[in-house]
Amino acid sequence: MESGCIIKHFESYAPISRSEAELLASLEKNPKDYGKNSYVWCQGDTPGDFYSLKQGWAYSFRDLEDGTRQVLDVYVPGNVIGLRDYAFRSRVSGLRMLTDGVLCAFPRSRLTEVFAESLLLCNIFFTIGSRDQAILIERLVNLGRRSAREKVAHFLVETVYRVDRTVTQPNQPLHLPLTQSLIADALGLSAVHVNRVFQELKDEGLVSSPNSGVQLQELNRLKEIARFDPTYLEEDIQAAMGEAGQFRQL
Amino acid sequence: MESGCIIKHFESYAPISRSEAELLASLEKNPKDYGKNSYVWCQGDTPGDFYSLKQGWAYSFRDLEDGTRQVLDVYVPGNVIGLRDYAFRSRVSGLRMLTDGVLCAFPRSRLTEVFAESLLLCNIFFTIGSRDQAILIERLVNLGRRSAREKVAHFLVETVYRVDRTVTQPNQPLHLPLTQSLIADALGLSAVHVNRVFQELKDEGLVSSPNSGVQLQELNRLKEIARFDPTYLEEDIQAAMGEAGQFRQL
DNA sequence: AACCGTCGTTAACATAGGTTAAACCAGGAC
DNA sequence: GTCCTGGTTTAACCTATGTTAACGACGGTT
Repeated sequence: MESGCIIKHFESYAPISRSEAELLASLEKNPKDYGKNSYVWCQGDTPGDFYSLKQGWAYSFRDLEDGTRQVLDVYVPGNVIGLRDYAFRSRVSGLRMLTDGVLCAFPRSRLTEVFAESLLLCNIFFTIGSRDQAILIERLVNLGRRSAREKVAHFLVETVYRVDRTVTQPNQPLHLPLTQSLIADALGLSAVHVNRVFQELKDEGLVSSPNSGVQLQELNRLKEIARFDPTYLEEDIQAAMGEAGQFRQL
Repeated sequence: MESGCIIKHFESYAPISRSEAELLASLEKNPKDYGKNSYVWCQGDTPGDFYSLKQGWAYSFRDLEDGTRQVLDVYVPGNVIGLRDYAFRSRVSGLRMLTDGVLCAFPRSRLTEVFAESLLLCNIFFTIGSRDQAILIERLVNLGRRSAREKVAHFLVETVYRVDRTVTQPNQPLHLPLTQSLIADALGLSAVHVNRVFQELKDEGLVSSPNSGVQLQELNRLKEIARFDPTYLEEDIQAAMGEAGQFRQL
């Protein structure tokens, strides 16, 4: 039995005991394939399950009355999705696949059980919620106070950081499966203006777009443009639990 | 001993047992006065405490490199503030008083203890995090996809809802202690453009501004302009816990 | 090969909202 | 009373970004 995607993700926060690993494993019994562009759920649906994203990319969004939409967040493998709806009777945002992928569903009701059985896991879920908020806040700053060029650069750099927290080779080309119109919908811009920005960035050799998606060529330059400060992605469960997290056993 | 502000707030989610009330009471031993415009903490500070807002209004914000700032959220009495920094080694946003007020601080380290001792309180804290996210998302939609007029209307209506979840007399004038430049900083607009919008709204008799702050005259009309849908503020812990929350005892 | 849909590209034109700056007003400090 | 400060108001002007529309390139389907 290979270790599942939640477990791997959670281990990046703190060492997981065997019993806790079993508890987590019970949360991801149902890996399921989803095709590119398929909807996992829609806003307004009754939120029965949370998901962890095992493979592929997804994004959450809100459709507006006037036909436009706001992309709220992009998810990469390992992310836990849907905690946001924890306390709501209907989903506040939709979820759609950006690429083909695999999701593991687990019922919301299980979460309370998990809280009861493991203080560490409870803290990790809380940490994830805290991180999600930090990302939303940064997106808010991006939307409210930066120019289109900065917005695009910031969004791209953030996404790279989220794919791989330890960006080892900073100037190696990195591929992201994002379309320009997705980026536009995420940043509150029009697709054509995003394209204008992309032309600029291409001329400067900072990005390229092969057959599909975006290729980042000069991460460091993009960081400068975005004035990117990764603090908001550097969550750390020990900051919350103190050393307790290390010694505690179930 | 009067019952504290956290307890009152938490009781709006679920019935609280005596022992849980005592636990909560131990979290708010330190009411402290803060003057209007004083800083409670700054971004980058080490986050030692959470706060509950007992009296007065506050707001969280991020200062940008170029001197501008983004207001992230406005807090009204009863709100729990700072959970966002739960897992971070430095605060991701600053907190400043909008009016004179009283805050109760409790140390972050206590939260893990609370989780351990009461599943219900753990769930309530999780619910609060979930609600905070829903609010941020709505603000994101607001910033990304609505016109200035809609933004302002939406922000005002949301704020009214947060002051009093049961807006009983929909067309009774309601006073909010917000300045136009705060609203501008919250919505990613310039202060002068917010003023332009206010002139319009005043001409239409929807708002007025007495000596200070904003007075809402026609909440229903404002809701229409904003296409306001309060679903995102209607969190409900029983949706999360099922009926368990009602029967459980410590 | 021909077709189709999605995405990217470009250009011409329109406008919402930014910027600057100056005047104004009310309340607090002295 | 006078000064000061923070907030509001107004006007003139400017630009970043939206809109519309048309075309091209590519990958998948028949």
